[in-house]
Amino acid sequence: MTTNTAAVRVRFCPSPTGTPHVGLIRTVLFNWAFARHHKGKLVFRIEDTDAARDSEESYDALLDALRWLRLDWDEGPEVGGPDEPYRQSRRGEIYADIAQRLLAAGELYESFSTPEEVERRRRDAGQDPKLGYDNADRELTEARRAELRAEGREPVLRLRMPAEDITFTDLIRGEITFKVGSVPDPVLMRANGAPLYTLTNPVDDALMRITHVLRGEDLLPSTPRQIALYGALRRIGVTDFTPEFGHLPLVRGEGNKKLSKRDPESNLFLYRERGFLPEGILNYLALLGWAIADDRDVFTMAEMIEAFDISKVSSNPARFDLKKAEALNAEHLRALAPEDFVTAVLPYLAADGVLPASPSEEQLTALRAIAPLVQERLVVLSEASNMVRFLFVDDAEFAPDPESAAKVLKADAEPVLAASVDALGALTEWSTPAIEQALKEALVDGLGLKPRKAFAPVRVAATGRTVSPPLYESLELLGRERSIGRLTRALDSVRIASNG
RNA sequence: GGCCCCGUCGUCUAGCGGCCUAGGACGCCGCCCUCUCAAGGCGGUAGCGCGGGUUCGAAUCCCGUCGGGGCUACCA
Repeated sequence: MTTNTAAVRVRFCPSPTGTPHVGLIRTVLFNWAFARHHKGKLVFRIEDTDAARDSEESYDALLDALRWLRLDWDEGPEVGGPDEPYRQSRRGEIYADIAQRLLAAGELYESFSTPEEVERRRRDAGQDPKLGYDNADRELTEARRAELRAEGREPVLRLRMPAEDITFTDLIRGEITFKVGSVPDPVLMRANGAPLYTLTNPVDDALMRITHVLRGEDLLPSTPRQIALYGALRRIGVTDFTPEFGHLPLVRGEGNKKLSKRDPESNLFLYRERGFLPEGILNYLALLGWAIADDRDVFTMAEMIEAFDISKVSSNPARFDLKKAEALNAEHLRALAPEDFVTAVLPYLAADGVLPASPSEEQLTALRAIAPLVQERLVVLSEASNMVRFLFVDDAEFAPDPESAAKVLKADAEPVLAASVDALGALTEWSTPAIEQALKEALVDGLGLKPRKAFAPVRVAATGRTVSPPLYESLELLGRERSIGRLTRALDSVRIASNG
């Protein structure tokens, strides 16, 4: 492909409506990877021209999301740049000026038809109203326009679409042609002077010298009018080139429909709350339409930047698969250096009240000790709490999970717990190997129990759950006093239960 | 309805005329390892929508067909 990547400038231009959507994030990710791969610039622009739908909270959420994911931008909010401001709500004069110049040049024209009138005309002509505007006001004379104004009507500004097919080469899909007449003249500015997306988006892309427009496939039908506007902007000297376009495949949800904002699984922050790592969710999102190699799908962002090739992006829509996303996250979790894992898991433990937000040195030491034991057992960080809680909870408050207790702390657990207390109490050295040896001798050899059967009551008595980090290590970390104390209490309760 | 996009295992994909009796990953199912759960190892399950062409040869190219999807606002 004849893609010019000499000085790449791409942009990410969301409108701040609602919570960041995973499809939106996939779009930034690809733009970011493309910019970084080509050593170009990523411009971040906020398209908040719809006061009715945009909100400051959504704007904050967008920044929060990008910062969390460490997807950095070169120009835009908070970092500035040569084309400030980067929020369209503050660029009104720019759009007004360019609209006037386009109007003066005859690229735009005043249109007085109301939507109702357009629909009426299409019906009267026996046509489907879905066909949209009929270009009826294109050749209005000055006299006629004056008449309409005299009636108190205010015109919107429409773009005169060219009288020829519009063909472009999509970076992902190849050549695409829209036939003449298939796209009605779009409204660019409301009667009250409010600029619409149809105007602001291409104008800013032109002003910001965007070279490649990478966006969702849902915007493909708006490309012809975009290209037509570019033609007009070139004629009036606003820019001297039209960017290349690449339309990313849609991200679907359950069923075959586009993942909608209303769909809870589209909410990026849901994944953060559940304990996805930025690198985990990004790695997964990258796989929605792109592959780094035919035999590998776990990679870092640095590796993605190195390998990213827009022409290799798939044109098929992709379904969001939570299972695979989790599997990838687990891979990244395991790949974390021990200290990084501790840092990553701490906020989740704090949120669950397992540890204070600023743990004591003693608590941190314990956490560092048990962290490697749980790290490879997690899919998401939020699962850590249930695995390590036993180590941090006060003994006075410790109580085995009722369900687990009901399963294994029954009458037949009495001899097991009794033998365990004796064996562990006799230990002179409190270490994992010593604990293992003592318990095996007492329970497997001594009581003739199957290992599986033998250790379950000890596990529940000490850690509170049937699923826990490795037992001997857990006991070592818990310490002699607390371990034997918990086993003794479990033993007592089993005796009470069986005697009562 | 109109315009446009898409069609390889359940899912994401590799494949860009012979390397394909179609490769990988997730999932699922076995087995091994094993103190639970994971991880790990081994094995298995499952796919080129259909019909025509082009060609010595088609998952790969062309046409048609069927199916799915997106858009169709004075939202973005």
